[in-house]
Amino acid sequence: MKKKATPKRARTKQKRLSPDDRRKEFVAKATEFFSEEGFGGGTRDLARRLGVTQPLLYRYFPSKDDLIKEVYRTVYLEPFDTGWEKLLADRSKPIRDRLYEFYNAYTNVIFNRKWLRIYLYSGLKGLDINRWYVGVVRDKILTRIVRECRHEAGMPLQTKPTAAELEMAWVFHSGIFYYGVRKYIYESPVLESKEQMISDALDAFLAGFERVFGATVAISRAPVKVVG
Amino acid sequence: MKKKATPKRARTKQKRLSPDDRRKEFVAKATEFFSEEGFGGGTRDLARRLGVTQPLLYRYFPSKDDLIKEVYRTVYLEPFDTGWEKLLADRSKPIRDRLYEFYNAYTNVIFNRKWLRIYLYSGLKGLDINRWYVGVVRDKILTRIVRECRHEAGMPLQTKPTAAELEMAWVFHSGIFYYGVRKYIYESPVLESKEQMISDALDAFLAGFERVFGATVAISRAPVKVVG
DNA sequence: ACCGTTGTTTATCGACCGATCACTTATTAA
DNA sequence: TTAATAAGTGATCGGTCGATAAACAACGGT
Repeated sequence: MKKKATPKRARTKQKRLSPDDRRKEFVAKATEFFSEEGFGGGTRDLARRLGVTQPLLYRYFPSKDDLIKEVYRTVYLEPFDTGWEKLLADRSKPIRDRLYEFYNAYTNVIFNRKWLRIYLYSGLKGLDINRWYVGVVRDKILTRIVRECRHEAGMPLQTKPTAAELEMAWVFHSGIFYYGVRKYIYESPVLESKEQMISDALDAFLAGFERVFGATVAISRAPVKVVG
Repeated sequence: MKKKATPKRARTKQKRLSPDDRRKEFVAKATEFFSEEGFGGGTRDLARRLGVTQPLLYRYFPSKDDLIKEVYRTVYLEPFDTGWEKLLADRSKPIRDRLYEFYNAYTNVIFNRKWLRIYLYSGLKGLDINRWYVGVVRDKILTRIVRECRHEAGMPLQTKPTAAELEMAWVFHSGIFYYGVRKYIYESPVLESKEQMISDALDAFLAGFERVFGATVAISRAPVKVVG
């Protein structure tokens, strides 16, 4: 008892995409699908959402696993902006402004159902790509943040942050990160203003870093800037 | 081609447990199993780990889902210690000592592969029990912490914390929580001393709370608007 | 020693999954 | 127009899943 209401006519209306574009379209929709259903979601359901039949998937991807791998690749690699590193290192701006700007931009990218769910799924699976990403966050973001904090506090420059310093940056970073998880995964009520959350977390981090590691040096606090 | 090496002899050795104990044993092992495999893990694999055959599970549990529900129940309810609330409210001790003691005790309970994985899985599934738990953390722990911080800072007592105060407590709490995730789920290197991590996070939180919400700085605080 | 009760296994069912193949339809080039 | 090629579908396979039924084994009361 299948519905057959002029399927051919309907399909011929839409232009045929180039193989590469079609493939990308599949990956994009698959990302959305798996982020909601988990990677246990079936290929038939996925195909139905794509408006095609299930075997067609296997013309574009050798296996479901290969499709999933490509989903990971796009989710993890696509949004990462190398300009962020430069932003964090730009000492012409106050450190607080840099961190505030960075975390607003960063969370604008990762705070959505799709990204967070894919991230958490891959983390639970213990996939290499997740470990790689954690390493990137540590090396490209947190290490840089600690370095800037040390500089700000007039502490001697060290190429590598101490484990305790890095840990403090992790706790700070994770606190912000989990705001997104609470909002988009747990769908729990959160403070409406993400900007204020970041601002307050930043105040606590800078004050804490100074208190724990900086001893005597004071960090003059910049006013909260509400941007974009 | 099944292996049949004297299975009966091996089994008769062990004493038969009472039905209730056997059931509990199953739940305990199932918890371990699902925490590693995810809830997509098969009942046959689970049974193999229990050293029994798969249909036997259905004598103790009506369905796989019922078994899973009981796994959730034990994981979520078992470890929660109501004494923690009293500890947090005990104003004969300095607030920092209370928080330090609480978070050491709390993380001793939840920082293990089993608990964290079950928690994250249930969170991704959007299960009610997860939302319930998040609500408990908010109402029993964070609300109390904020109240104590307000008291400590000599601020007027309010029955309910503001959204911004609660959010700051959440960010602090989540930062500590994610230390466990990084260590036991991502298996990423972390600061060896959990105590130091808690201590430093605590310093940052208390300093930040005072700076952001304390009377003297509240005046100079930039107007971040909390909109609906 | 017997029997009923309970615990456990073997065998199997229907549903669903990922994947493959033969076939049909649409597009492009000559 | 037609032949070649690519895109897409229907049917189906082997495997695994959760769950059930019936047979079997172990224990306890009498």
